[in-house]
Amino acid sequence: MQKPTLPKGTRDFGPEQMRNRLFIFDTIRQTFKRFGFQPLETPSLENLSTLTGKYGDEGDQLLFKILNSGDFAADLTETDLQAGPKKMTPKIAEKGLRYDLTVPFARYVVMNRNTLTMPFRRYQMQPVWRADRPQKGRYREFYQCDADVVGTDSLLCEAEIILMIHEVFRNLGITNFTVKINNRKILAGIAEVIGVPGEEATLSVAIDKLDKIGKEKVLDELRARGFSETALYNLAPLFDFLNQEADLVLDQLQTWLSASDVARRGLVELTETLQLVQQYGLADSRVEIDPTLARGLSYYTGAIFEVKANDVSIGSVSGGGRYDNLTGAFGMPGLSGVGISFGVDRIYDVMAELNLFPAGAGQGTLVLIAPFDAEARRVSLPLLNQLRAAQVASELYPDLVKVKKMLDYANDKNIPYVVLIGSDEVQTGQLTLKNMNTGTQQKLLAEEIAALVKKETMAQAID
RNA sequence: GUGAUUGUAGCUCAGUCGGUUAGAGCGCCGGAUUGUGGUUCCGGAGGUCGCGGGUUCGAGCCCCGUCUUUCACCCCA
Repeated sequence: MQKPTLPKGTRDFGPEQMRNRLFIFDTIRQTFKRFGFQPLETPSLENLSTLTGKYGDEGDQLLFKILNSGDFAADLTETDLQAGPKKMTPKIAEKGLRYDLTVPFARYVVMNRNTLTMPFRRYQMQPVWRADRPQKGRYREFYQCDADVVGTDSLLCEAEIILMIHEVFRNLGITNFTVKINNRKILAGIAEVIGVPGEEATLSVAIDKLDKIGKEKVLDELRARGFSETALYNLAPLFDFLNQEADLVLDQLQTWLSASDVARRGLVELTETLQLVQQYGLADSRVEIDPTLARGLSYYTGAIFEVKANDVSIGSVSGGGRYDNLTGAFGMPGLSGVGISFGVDRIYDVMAELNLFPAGAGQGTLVLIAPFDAEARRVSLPLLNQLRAAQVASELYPDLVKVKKMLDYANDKNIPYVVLIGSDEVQTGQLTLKNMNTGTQQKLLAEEIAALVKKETMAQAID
């Protein structure tokens, strides 16, 4: 008999963890609903053809593939074996686990294009899988919470994303965060202006690492990727924008990139988005324009977002952007969408590190009924019914054991109230309600217990 | 995929130079206490030293392989 283990990069979530995770899920869902998004779920499995080619070569490698059922190798020939994994994989694996929620969403939109009311707003909270090596804040199975709008170019959607981010993190109790925003068109413009038009993807991967490896290493990398010294010289203004006021950054970008049409369009979008946010009336905005923000996913075409929690060294906790042609890959061009994704697992890590989980999050059982003998149990069952009918989470200790054992159980489970029922209580009908925090006890009729417990816990919640 | 790192009781960790029967704290179970928890005291159970091979008279300790943990790179939530 071997000891059971978990696959690399996966985790169990016990009751305590789940309480906190559900707090995060509930908070995000609340905001999504308040902003008018509708729920959607898609299968964990997708056809591999749906997934491949959407995330770049790196992404394809990180896809979990599912071996075909039955004799998957039956049709393989010697030449297939020698052709290498890239050619062979499609022949033995037709399905894979979803890598994110955006591509399945695009697939769904295309398949249901005739019935969806556009613009379509959906939210989706499900696990995704990536076959990379686990490390801090990185798992092979993790949850994303996405909200996307497709079927409109309106920058109001970008503005709403910024608003949702603020609402979610504040409701979670994470107050020190930064919403970084940039626009792919600005990056394209930079590439134009420094003399490497069309190379913004290469440029992006390098400058995205700026805060991690520093200016010199970024320039080294670009050099290694074939950028000329002139181009690097022209790039110099980029490094002067850090941590400046939004208006100032916009002004400077306008001057620097005035020669580029596409950059001008990006700047107009960015300016308008921020105006909308302001008109809505967002208090104490945490938005920061970061012209070095790039983000890897190749399908972004307009705005890009990233959220960082500031007192912790965990990667971004949320990210998103606009994609103009995601559904094009599925034969439906010209549909624009924009979305945001919250990483629950990283948010959990941040909140755990900063001790931000509210103590009362997901209180379990409120009342434990502890009968001393079989007779007492007969009194217990109707009481249990009454408590539950009054919405008081309660349980009855199932075995007849020592009182000590039942009280220990209540302690371990943090149950704040225990109803003790012995022969005295059965005779008089006056049951003993024990408050486990204070240790005090009082005699009450069964009918009075639910009301009192509710009253006391309400008062506590207000404190 | 590349480079490091970790693994001993349920948990956190000791374990000397390779040498007798592998230890501690916490937790768990029982008792002191047959109607009252968190404290205290007493007792007890619990080990394939990740797994497989090798070196040796002898391996938790050395060597090889493998899995796992953590971290960095690539990339990303």
